[in-house]
Amino acid sequence: MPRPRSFDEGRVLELAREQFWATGYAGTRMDQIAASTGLGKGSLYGAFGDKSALFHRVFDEWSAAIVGQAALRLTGGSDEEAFARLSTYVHFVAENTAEDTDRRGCLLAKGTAELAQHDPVIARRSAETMNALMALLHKEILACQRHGDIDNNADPAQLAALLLAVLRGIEAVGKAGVDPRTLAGIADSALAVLPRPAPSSTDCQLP
Amino acid sequence: MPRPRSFDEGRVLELAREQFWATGYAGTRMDQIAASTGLGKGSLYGAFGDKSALFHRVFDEWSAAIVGQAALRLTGGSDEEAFARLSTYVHFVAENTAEDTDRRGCLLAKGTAELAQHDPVIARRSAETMNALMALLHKEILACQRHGDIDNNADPAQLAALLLAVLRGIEAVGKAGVDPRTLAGIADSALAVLPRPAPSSTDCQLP
DNA sequence: CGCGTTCTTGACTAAAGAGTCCATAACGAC
DNA sequence: GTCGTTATGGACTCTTTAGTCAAGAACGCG
Repeated sequence: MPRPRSFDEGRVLELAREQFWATGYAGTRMDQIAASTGLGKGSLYGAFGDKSALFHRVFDEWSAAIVGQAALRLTGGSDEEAFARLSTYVHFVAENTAEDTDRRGCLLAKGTAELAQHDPVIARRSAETMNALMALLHKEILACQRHGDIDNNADPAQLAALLLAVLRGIEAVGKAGVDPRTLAGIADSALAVLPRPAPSSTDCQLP
Repeated sequence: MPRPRSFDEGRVLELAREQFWATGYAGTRMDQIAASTGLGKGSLYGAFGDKSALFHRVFDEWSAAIVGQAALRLTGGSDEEAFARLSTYVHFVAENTAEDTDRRGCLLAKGTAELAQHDPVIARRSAETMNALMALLHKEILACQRHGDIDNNADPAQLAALLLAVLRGIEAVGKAGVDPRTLAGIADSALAVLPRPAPSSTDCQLP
C-alpha cells in the first residue's frame, strides 16, 4: 500500500464547484482550481483526470446534493405537515438564492447550458435531476391533497411542474439581480396561489 | 466619404448572439464569429472593438428586444383583453422556449452569470431588464384587476414577480431538458392559478 | 479618371491555458 | 530500516485564442 492522498478529495470538489459556479465551465481555469486548492497541477490531474472529467464529478455530486436536499426536506412525514414542508422548502430555496446570489445558483443553467450541447451525458443528467425534483414535489402535492390542503380537482403533476418552474425562476431572477425581498415575496405568492379546496357548501353563508 | 461597410452590422450581431447563446461568453471564440459571419477578424475588430465590447452590444440589443417583445404583446389595449394578452404572452414564451431549447434561452442566465461578477454594467443592465419586465406584467395585472379577471385583494406587484419567475423558470427547466408539453402545462397552470375574484355573494347558492 | 479615405484580408504576435513529465518526497509493509 | 509504490510540485510543451498590422482593394467625390 502506497502513499495516501494528502488532501481531502471532497474539499477539492467543493472548491472546484465554487469556481465552476462563478465562472462557468469554459471560464474556469484549471490553474485557478489548482491555486485555490493549493494542489499542484500534477496532483489535480492525477486524482481527477482532465477538466471535463473533473466537471463531471462536480456536476454529479452537485445534482445529487440538490435532489438529496429536496428529498430530505420533502420526504417522509405525515400528510398533515405536507403543506408546511412544501412551504419550508420553497422558502429555503428563495433564502438560499438570496443569500449568496453570485456564489450559488444553478449549475443547470450555467455549466449545463454551455456543455449540454456538446456533452449528452450532462444533458441527460440535468433532465434526470429535474424529473427527480418534480417527482418529489408531485408526491408532496398528493400528500397535501390527501390532507385537504390543496384542491383535489387540481392536477398534481401540473402543480409540481409549476412549482419547479417557480423554484428555478427564483434562482434565475435572483441571479439577474432582483432583490432578496422580492424573492421571498415570490416564494410567498407561489404558495398562496396554490388552489385551496373549495369550501364546503355549508360554509357558504352570508354573515 | 470613404468606403462603406460591406456587411450588415445587425446581421453580424445576430450571428454573434447565436454563438454567445450557445456557448456562453468565455466559450465563444472570436474566430467562430468571424467564420460564421464570413468577416475577417480585422473587420470584426474594426467595427465592434474587442470581444467584451461586442458582447455588450449583443447583450444590449438582446435585452432591448426582450423587453420590446413583451411591451409589444402586453401594452396598449383594453382592460377587457388584458387577461387574454397575458395568457398569450405566457404561452408565447413557453412555446418559444420549447421550440429551440438549445439555441434560444436566457442570456441573463448565461453570459450574465459568468460576466456579471466582473462586469458591473452587465449586472446592472440585467437587473434593469428584469425590472422592466416586471413593470409590464404589473401594469397588465392591474388592468386585469380593473376588469375583474383577477382578485382585487391580491397584491399585483407580488403576482407580477411570481409571473416573472415562472417565465424565467420555464426557460430554465426547458433548457434543462424538460419536454415541451410540460412547458406548455406550466404556462397553463400559471394562468389557471392566478386568483380569480371571489364570486359575489349572490352567486353563493346551492343548486 | 484619379485621389483620399476607409474597409478588407490574412498572416502574424503575444499570451494564456490545458495537459505532461520527471525528479523527489512520503508513506505502508515487511 | 529498507524497499516498492504512489503522491507531489513545478517547470515544460503544445495548442488555442485574443488582438494587431500592413499591404491592397473598394468606394465616393470632384
